[in-house]
Amino acid sequence: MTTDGGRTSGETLPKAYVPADVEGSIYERWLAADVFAPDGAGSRADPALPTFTIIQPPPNITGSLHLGHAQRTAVEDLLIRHARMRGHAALFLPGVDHASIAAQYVLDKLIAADGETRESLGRERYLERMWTFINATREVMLGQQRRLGASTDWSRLRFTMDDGSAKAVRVAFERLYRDGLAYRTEALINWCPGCRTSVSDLETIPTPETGTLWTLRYHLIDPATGEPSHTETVSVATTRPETILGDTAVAVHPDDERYAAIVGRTVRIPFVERDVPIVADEAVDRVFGTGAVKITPAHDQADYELAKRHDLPMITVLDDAAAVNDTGDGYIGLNRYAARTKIVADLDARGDVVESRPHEMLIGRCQRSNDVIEPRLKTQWFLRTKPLAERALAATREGRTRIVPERFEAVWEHWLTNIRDWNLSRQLWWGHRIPAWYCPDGHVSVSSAPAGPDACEVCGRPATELVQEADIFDTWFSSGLWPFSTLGWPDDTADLRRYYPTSVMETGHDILFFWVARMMMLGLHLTDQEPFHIVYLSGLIRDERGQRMSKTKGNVVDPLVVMDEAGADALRFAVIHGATPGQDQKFGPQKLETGRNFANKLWNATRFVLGARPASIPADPARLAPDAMALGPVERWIRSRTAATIEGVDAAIADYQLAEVTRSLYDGIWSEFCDWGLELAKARLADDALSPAAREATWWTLVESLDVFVRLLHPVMPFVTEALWSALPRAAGDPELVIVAAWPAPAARDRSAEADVDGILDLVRRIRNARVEAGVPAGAWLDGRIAAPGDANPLVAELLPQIERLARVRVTLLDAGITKVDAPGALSVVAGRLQAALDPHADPAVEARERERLTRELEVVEGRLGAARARIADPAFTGKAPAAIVEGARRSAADLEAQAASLREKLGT
RNA sequence: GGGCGAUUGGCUCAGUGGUUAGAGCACGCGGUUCACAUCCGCGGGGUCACUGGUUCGAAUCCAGUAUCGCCCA
Repeated sequence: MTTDGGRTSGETLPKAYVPADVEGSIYERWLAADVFAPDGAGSRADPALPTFTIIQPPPNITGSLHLGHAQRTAVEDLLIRHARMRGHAALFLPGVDHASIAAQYVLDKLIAADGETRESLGRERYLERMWTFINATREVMLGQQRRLGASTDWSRLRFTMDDGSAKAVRVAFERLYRDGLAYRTEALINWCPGCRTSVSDLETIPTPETGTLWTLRYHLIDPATGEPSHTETVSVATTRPETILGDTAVAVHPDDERYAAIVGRTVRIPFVERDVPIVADEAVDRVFGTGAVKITPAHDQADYELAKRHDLPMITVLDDAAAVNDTGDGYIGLNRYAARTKIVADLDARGDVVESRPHEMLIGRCQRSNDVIEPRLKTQWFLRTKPLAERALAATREGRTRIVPERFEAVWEHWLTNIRDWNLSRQLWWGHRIPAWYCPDGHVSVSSAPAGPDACEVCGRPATELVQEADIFDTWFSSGLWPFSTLGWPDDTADLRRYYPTSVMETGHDILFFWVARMMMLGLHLTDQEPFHIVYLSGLIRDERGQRMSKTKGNVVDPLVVMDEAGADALRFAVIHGATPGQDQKFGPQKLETGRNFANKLWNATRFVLGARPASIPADPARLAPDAMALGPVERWIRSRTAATIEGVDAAIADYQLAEVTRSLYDGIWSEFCDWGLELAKARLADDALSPAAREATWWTLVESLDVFVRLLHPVMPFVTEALWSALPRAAGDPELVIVAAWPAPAARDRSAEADVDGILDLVRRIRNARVEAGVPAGAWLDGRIAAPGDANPLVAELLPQIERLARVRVTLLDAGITKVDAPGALSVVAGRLQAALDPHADPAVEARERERLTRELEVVEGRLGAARARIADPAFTGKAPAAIVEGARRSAADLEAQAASLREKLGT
């Protein structure tokens, strides 16, 4: 391979595109040219245009990237490369998320192999281990991004645990605290006994399971004796008998006549021997179980709400491991399930188990560890979300931020309208420690200063007497600041002013609430601006059978393996091709082939064109536009169809219909340019009778279209297009790298050339079809005649070499005054005004099959003709349909009539 | 319980009122034409889930039903 300033001479392009041979070096060239950073040395951004920013959703530090990441990165990179080529300063800012709970989950398993635990190591050594661990996984992930061709600005790479992010977290929290939005209180939270931390509502997954519904008998207190009655009882239904230890009431519906008489009396809770009231509350479901329920406010959300209404005590009976604590004499230390078994047995021994039966219910499980979530009371930091949510809602309602696809706005509305306060506290070590300090008198001091407060903000005690909150923030809190913390907020940096608010936030629809909503709420409050203008929601990638990919199912596809097999471009093409916004897509190995073949197709088309350079053009020519004077119908058709492809791609991108982008390119490049354009051009390039100027114009037309295709396809398939760009002649002013080349400008269509050549192509298709149907050997050249009346005649005359080559015929063009060809025993083809008769060389079998073919065709045409006639004869249609449609229908009927007549004539009927 | 989505050829999916519903893969037949067999040509295959409605005209709009999936409670 010869090179000249990074360029490859065309004639030496290898016969097939081999991604592995070019991908690595191309990425190195981009890096060396410093073209990823919008302000890099190689940037060609127009300072007059608005900036275009995508902050990459930071992948979880613990994982290697899966196909979902690959798909999202491909979408983001497509948008960024497109904006960059259009001259915008395009910032694609990469990042990595520390993922507190997930990282601890993974590291705990790792250290368990060494016989260690979080506690045995202690906070400090544990965090050292974590840094070692994540520094390694981070490199793996970033390498995967490079393999994909992500044009991220590595100079701005951020990590959610770096100093800038830490500062943003502290300042944000202090602001929210001072504004009265962050507050600390004891409340019922979701506790994961496995992870030993609280988790948010969103991380608690309702899971359908079959449990047991027990009916238990509680004894009413006899007012006379103050002791439990043997005869007066109330039966309560419960799925969690072990929480009896924390019961503080029995509740019934106020209108339930069965229990009206006992409301206000008390029952004795077994084992703990506590007397509790029977209360009436509308929240009780009369048809559930017996209609009476036990109330355990410290371990059930509904009971908690009810208890608050009735001012009932709340007794916590389970500890951090969800084992019975010291309030449960006789059961201390038993875990939830052992306690349940024993309590049921003990109640049964007393004769107080009335019934037990299977029961379908929803159990909250930890998104991370799958442990059953235990609701319990904890003092935590919360964020008041109502006022924040209102601003977020206004942003979408008033159109300052648009969600794509639009239908997710309804989901967004619903969630934000019914939002609950956000529990920010996590009892974990890996993350941002909450910057709150407590003094011995219980005063709270919040400080964003790195060293904390100088003194208690209430009583002035010195800092040495203050103790910092041990808990850390929910990881999503730092993620929620990501669109601006990455750009330097809270400092008023040049980047923040230039690149914020960001343009598009691309992410999976599964984290619309987790992440997008929180960024919007925090962004609006802290920066007074919507953090992004467009939210583009990708669907999830599923396996071939439509199942969600997960490590436990073992159906995860490794993007690196895929790229080794088919190349990064093929993977990108495949995932973009299936990317309908918000719609999940199935992914199987066969989907890669389309992209792989497509890259090879464009490669070979370029290889052909470069090799077909007319001798009159020098080997390494300065790029010229085709000479307008020398353009024939073929060139004009190619140029117009290329313009149509530009239109299609532009419209699709503007509408975020990214799959449509790949379809437009695939059709434009393969089905039109390669299948027809190149084939039409071949006859001209090989035609010695043609003037050198005409042949040069043909060649430059092909080069021009390839140049456009390479640019248009670049955002989807950056590697193969960059490789081909090196091989193609470049115009003066074009950069050495297509990544910074200008996006193709819209070009004028040439409708008359399109119509002219399309008519010729129709004739060719029909001849090919007739040949095969009549059983003409594929390689045979047929002689024949073509009738092309009127002004169609010169066109056919000009394109006769193309017709002959593509249809494999040798034909005589009849005089312009002749409208039809007589064809006894010949293959007859009608394509609009054009007719052809081809001599089957007296093969009787061919003649017989031709009669059959014409008969079948006549049937079809007559069927359509009947429908068309009925249509235009219907006064309802002609009276009410638009004139253009009626006119079209009339023309169509006339055409069919002519066709039918022609066919009948040929058949002699 | 509420909401959303999907339902189009064997498979995966396009197609948001206008002649005859498209593509890729798969399938069948043919092909050593000097870019590409990762290819080329031709073909078979769909009452567009169902029912009703609106309309001159419905895969497309409306109402309902069914199946599958997702989200929320």
